[in-house]
Amino acid sequence: MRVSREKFAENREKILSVAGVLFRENGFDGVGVADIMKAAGLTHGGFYGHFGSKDDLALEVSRKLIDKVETRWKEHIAESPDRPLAALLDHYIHWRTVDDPGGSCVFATLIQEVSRSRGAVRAVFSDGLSVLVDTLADIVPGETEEERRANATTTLSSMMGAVILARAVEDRALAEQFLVTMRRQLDPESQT
Amino acid sequence: MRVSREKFAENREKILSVAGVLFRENGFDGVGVADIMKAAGLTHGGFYGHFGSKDDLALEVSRKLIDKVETRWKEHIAESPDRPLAALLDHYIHWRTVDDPGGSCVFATLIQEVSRSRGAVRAVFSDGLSVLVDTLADIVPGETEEERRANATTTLSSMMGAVILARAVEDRALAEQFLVTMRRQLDPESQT
DNA sequence: CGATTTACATGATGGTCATCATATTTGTTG
DNA sequence: CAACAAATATGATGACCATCATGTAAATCG
Repeated sequence: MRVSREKFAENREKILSVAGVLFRENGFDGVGVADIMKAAGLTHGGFYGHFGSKDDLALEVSRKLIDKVETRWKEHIAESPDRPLAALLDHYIHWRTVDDPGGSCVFATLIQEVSRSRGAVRAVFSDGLSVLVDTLADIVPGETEEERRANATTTLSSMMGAVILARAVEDRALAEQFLVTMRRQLDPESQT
Repeated sequence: MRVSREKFAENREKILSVAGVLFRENGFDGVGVADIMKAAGLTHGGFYGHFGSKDDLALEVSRKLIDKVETRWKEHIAESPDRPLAALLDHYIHWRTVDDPGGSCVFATLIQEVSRSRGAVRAVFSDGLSVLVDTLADIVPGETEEERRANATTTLSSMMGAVILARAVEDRALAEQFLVTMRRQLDPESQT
């Protein structure tokens, strides 16, 4: 049952892609190698031709998803030079983020599980957050650099906190309060 | 190997107590019944004399820990009638919370895992958050009731977000930034 | 004090999981 | 086109887990 070089590379990407969705939806511990391979249209045994272990996959997926967040944030910022923070907030604090964990920010889905761990995945997440703080520091208000960095950390906590809590709440109206009030608070002037 | 009624009740409490710590430290899925019983000084088989299933235990632990958070918050508020929000923030946004997940707020440790689930535990968490919003609405600033409720939701997201992110970050200085800047932002006037 | 209940210990059961060995099939290369 | 390499399928292995059946010893009650 051999497959072309091209197809092999495709399969690898497919595994990374479905793993990204399933991990975000169910947690690293909530998905098995067999689940991932099945979702990728393959059988579990072939997995080890692509990755050394589930941990290796988790690390690679983490890197990819964190990179995706960083890239997307920078795109939103670049696309709205006049109101970069507003553009970012409009994108992040959104029902889409809440309702589709599998397609959303890795931090908003996996950060607690990762915080409990030690090792490479945790380090990658930690560095990723640091990058997001740096990114925010360029677009949040503040007179001094120090003030902007302070603002960046609180903004990041608040954005993610709001999404995480909105997901936890079953009452749809309350969940919306978490989103809407936070969106307004973080950049009142440029509400869309 | 029978044990007195009194000891039986003690054992039950011990199981609930160690499960509360272990669940918060490792997640519900990260701890086995055997681990819990061992930490309680018992063997795994006896577990089912106390609880119907691991899920039943998780539900009871959740209720207990959420009740504990609510109670503690109200205590802190009652003990500082002149600056209730400041007292609460000083208690919550603290290195202790970050460094000792097993003894800290359930929401700051387990909310993402619970959000992925359906069922009784999730409902209990959801209701618990709602109660915390109500509690905060009585002590946050705001002219109108509506404004205070809005403030309560953002304050809650921000408090928990800051602790969750501080835990994820390996750089101690950055973690402190998350705590300190959020503490300052949420109640600037009454910084201790 | 004897009979009975009961809380716990021990060990079994069935299921799930990550990992790996082998077989099969099919690209790839000379 | 033939020989080989390689990607995947199948199935095995050992570890772990929740749950449960049984045995045992001690507490409770008549």
